[in-house]
Amino acid sequence: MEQTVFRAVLRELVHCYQAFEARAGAHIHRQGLTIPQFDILVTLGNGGGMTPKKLVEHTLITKGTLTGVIDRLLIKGVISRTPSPVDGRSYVIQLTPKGRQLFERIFPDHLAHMSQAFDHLQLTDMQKIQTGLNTLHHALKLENNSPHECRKTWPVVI
Amino acid sequence: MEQTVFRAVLRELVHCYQAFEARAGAHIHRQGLTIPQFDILVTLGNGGGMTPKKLVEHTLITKGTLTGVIDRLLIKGVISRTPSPVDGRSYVIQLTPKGRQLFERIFPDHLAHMSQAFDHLQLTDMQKIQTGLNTLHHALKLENNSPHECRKTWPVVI
DNA sequence: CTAAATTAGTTCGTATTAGGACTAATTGAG
DNA sequence: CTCAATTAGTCCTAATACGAACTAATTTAG
Repeated sequence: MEQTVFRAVLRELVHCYQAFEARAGAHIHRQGLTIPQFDILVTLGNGGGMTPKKLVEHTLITKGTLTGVIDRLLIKGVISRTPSPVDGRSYVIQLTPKGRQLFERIFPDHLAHMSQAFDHLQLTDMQKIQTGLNTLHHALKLENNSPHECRKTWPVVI
Repeated sequence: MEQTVFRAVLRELVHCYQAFEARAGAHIHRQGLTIPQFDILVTLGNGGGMTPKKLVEHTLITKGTLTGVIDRLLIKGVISRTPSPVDGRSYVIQLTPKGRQLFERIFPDHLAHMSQAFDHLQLTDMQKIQTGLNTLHHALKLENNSPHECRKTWPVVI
């Protein structure tokens, strides 16, 4: 395979991702949240209360990091953490009323902010892009030989 | 614009990027380097000696972070840092012989490792993907209204 | 030329990241 | 039931990440 082509593809991929992060991050930071904090807020807002384990499965955050993110969201008063009634090792993380209010205020805003980027794109173009990304994703995906555990699901940031 | 479509595109984008990072990172970590350290090594290997300012322009690393990355590469003995002959505020960062040897050993390996992912893709598919990514990149790119300064160039990681 | 503005790098504070060690609770095998 | 293996969360370390404050050197305005 020609090196030039696949390197160009990967560079474009990185470019795209950075543009996405910059755009999403700009809006999220304006709300006084970090991206991981927003990720948790949105996951809880759309999915209801859940354990840290579920949060790890549904977001981009590893369990070691999650503890700290949860701590800071607790301080902000937007989530609560209560012992699980069914598992003595675990907890249930939920939005507080303040957290739900925050979620309901900023999530629609966030979608609107992000959708602006696509205003002048045709639907068919986007479907082509999606197909291409899917192909690329499967090509890049590490097979079972990976020593690390893989991300299970997609981030709810968007 | 339909929310479903653009959200699906963005999710795929994130997926792709993570798969890329996992694949590249797996190889890089096996060489005992972190991704930013590898980024610097490759930038210097392909571009010759340069100032920290140039390194920031050519990589994904911000200047505050760069100091630490350079420190750790100095400890590893793969780069040198000498005062700039033309600007008393600045330095020239260069690969040491050991660093160049490391670069020449792992960079071709890295390209080979990454190119495996594309082995079963057609050239035309990749060109379509590249075009799609370029469109997406331009759509997502923040305009001049961004308060933060934007990334100037692409990472040399690949 | 001299004061002001700019620039290059460093340092600092807060947050995140991965991974691994650790604790406590739960589950499974016999 | 009882001990071993698993599992859920926490804590720890090293390395980033970003932005802001800071120092020193350079450039620019007047």
